[in-house]
Amino acid sequence: MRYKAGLETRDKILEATRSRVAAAGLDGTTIKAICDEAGILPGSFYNLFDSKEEAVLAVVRQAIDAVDPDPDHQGTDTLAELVEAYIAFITTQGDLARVYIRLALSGVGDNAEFKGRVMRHHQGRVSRFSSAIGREHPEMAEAETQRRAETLVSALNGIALHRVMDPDFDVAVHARGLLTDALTGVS
Amino acid sequence: MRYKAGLETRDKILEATRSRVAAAGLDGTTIKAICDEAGILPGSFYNLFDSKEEAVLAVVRQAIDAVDPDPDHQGTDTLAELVEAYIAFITTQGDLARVYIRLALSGVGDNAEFKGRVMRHHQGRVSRFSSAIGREHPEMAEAETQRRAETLVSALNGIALHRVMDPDFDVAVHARGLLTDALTGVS
DNA sequence: TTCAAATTAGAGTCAATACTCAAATATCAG
DNA sequence: CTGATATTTGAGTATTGACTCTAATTTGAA
Repeated sequence: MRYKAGLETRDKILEATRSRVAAAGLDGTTIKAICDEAGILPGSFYNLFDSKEEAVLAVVRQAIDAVDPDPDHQGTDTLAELVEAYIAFITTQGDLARVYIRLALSGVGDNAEFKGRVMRHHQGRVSRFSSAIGREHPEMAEAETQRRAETLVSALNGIALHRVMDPDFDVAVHARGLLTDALTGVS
Repeated sequence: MRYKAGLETRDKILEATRSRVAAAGLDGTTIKAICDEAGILPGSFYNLFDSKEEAVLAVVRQAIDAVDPDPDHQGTDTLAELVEAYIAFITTQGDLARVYIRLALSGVGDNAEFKGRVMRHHQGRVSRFSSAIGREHPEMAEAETQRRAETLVSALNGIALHRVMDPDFDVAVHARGLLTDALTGVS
């Protein structure tokens, strides 16, 4: 293979970018930090990427893809499966989970760049959850499944956000609790 | 009053800082942006604050204080009241709500500066919620009220996070739903 | 082994950043 | 009105950021 070295360097860069974005955020990540962690120099970076943005975007795509596994099961998955998949993502994909949460927040302010992407992704997730609820509860109106899906997806993100700050936080227990308990107390 | 002008300038700076932090984040906020929005020059800024960090911290404190109103009601508030207070905060305090959510994420990475502060604040909120649940459900074990409070506070933050990105998101409906529905579908 | 293409090195550019400081101006007590 | 003090000005410093470019080095096909 002709371009092997270049591709290996590219992988090292992406790995370093993922780690830095997880730790410092989409904007807080610097070329120097990426290069230091990847063990290369800026010149090499710019042989393989046109800009910092390009590397960051690649990592953002990785994170988004990792959240929604098996898009082929789209029309058949159960709500419990979707929740378990999210639990697994958050607990086993440390850096990518951090990137994902960083991303969710990048849509907050001026950052129009990512905002559309984040919103589209969120819509997709909500409708997947909504379909699963509808399949399990055919008597429920669509507006109602939609509403519950929106609440659930947002709540799960809140749980992920907290876990990312506190590694001892038990994502599984809290996420599953959302499915079975109303939080006021009556089970 | 002798130092009136200075105090007014200080207020303008804090207002501008709040707006910028809400839009660009704790780190993304620049002195220039603050000064432009406040209609002053950097020299004036440094007459009233020792550093950018100091102004940002002042705003962060405002946000934290605004989330937990009436600390005197501490031992008597109901869960519904706490949730309604949070709904009101998110829906009526636009910029401060954005600052609050920004803050929640600043504890994620290297940023040890804010991490402790965020965690302490979160602990306080959870125990306030937990007490309210315990008061309304004396039969419930403390570990259980604690667990539910943790889930609820995290879930509410997730809802706030989404609302901050999408102004049409109906915080009230979704937050109240957490209290009454298990999200799997059975009401 | 050779040589052209692929890859890396590392110094250098330009803009933006946080922060400083001496001089100019506004304010107000006496 | 006057002078001391509070306040603002705006140009300046040192640092760090993303990104560029040319020369050196490595690689692999012939």
